Amino acid sequence: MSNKKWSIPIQHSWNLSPKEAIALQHELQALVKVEALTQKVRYIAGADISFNKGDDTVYAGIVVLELPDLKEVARATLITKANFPYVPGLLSFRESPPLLEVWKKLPLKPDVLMLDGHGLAHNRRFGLACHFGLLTDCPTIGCAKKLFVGKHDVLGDTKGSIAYLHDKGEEIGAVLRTRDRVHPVYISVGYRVTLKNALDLALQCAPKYRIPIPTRQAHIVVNELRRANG
DNA sequence: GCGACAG
DNA sequence: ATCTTGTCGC
Repeated sequence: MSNKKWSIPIQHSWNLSPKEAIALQHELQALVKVEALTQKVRYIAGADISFNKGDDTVYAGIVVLELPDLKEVARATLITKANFPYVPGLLSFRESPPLLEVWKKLPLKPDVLMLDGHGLAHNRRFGLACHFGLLTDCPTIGCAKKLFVGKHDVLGDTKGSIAYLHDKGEEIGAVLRTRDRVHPVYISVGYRVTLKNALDLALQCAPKYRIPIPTRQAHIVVNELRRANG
């Protein structure tokens, strides 16, 4: 096979000051690829992290589900320490290191990974989903519970309603209603997917709950891990 | 200058 | 993110 159309996962130092992290985001942003998925998605994963109150202990987990049933087929978890504080706009520098370790332990790599946070719907167009996609070279989707940046028109109140997110003249993502009259979720491209791919998959993964199953299941798993330990 | 600010 | 019980609504 010549002409590989994929790239080598990005690697860089994590021992950075907030200022250096921002400079790195600008550098890596240029490497984010937005392209349509070519294969039908069979395995979709969700990643999440949980913390203790006055502690930097991190409980991380990734679960892999098989479409269209959304049944769990693999999982990996890890308990470690956070080495970067939570700074709005720099979430990936806090969450990526633990998630990368879990990713390595995951026995089955998914076709797409959904992250609990934004992708391009970020002030520097480089949210957690973009960063983690570059780090793993896995297609990723940003699925956040709250708006970070951007504006959108009024959203219809029925399931499936979509309103696009715009910021400084750019379309950066969308607001998606996953349940009738329930607060929506914020979907954006992370890496190697289109916004349409992301929205279609998010809806496919939300047959019943507001939070798409991949992210929801990952959240449940890490919380159980924290309860059993912490 | 002031307020806002993913998880 | 975390700290937390009951409660309103489909």
